[in-house]
Amino acid sequence: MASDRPYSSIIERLKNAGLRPTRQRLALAKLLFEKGNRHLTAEHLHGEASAANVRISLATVYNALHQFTAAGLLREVVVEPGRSYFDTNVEEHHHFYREDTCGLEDIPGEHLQVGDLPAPPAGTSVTRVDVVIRVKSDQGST
Amino acid sequence: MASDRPYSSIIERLKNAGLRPTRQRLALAKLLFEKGNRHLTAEHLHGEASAANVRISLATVYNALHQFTAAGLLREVVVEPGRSYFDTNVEEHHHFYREDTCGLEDIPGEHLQVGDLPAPPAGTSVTRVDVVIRVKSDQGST
DNA sequence: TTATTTTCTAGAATCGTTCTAAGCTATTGA
DNA sequence: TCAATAGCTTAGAACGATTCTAGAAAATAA
Repeated sequence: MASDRPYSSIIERLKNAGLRPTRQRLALAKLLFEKGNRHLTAEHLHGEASAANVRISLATVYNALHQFTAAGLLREVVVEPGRSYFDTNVEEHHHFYREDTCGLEDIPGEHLQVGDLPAPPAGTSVTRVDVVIRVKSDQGST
Repeated sequence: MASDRPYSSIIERLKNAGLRPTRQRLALAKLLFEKGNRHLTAEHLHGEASAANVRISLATVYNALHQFTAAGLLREVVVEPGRSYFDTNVEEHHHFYREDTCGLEDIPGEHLQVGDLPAPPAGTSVTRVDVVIRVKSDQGST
């Protein structure tokens, strides 16, 4: 059985981020954070909400995703023009991107080290280093 | 004075790529490849063409950019949702991306090595590894 | 409760990009 | 040279993802 306060930690996370724990944000947070690491687009999450009988407008999904991202609860990943993915894993890590299926996967953090980082342009400092390993299915796939 | 055959090498490049050297494609290739390494969006290139008194439709700019990319003359770089950059440098290299000005810069190839590449998901093989170092201007900038 | 502020919503608007159908243009081969 | 033909360009419509708008609803504060 689940705890009798299944939302309490999510409510805390939202409050700490300065966001009111509204019905919509709770529902989205639940979908996002209670299933392990996920990589979702806004449309996709909106679809999941509908499937879970949570009526919510697409605009609200976009708002929530950006607010969660600003609060550090999500991370936005850009791998394709015209579509944003939101990653529930905010630890330092990188991605595989399957060009044929448009699927994103985390690369475990221990792997992949980026060395010999050059100095950033004068007057700037690094905010993040993104590595995307693009892959495609092998030819003779069944 | 310029050579008396200023287009000949560009014409060859287009022909080798199976593209007719039309007026529009020549003009775009000239803008793209005769100014060192560049990172341009379609809109930006269209603007440059207009500024150079080359009348060309935006659709043609998009077509040409994609054809050049398919031919290996350009490389597409995705760093921001909703906008594609095309890079005239097709050698293996990576990028700085200035989040505040939306500017893209090459990182010289000798720098930055990615080590300990994990094996790609079963049934797939790597097509490319993209590294983007995101930077922002320092606070007290004048 | 009531007042205040924030949030949500549907739908319109916007953005970059792609599509369409028609008219041009480069190339080919008589 | 001259059509014939295949490929290219075009303006404008269409598109998909995202953002905006203005008013209604809900959360918090007093």
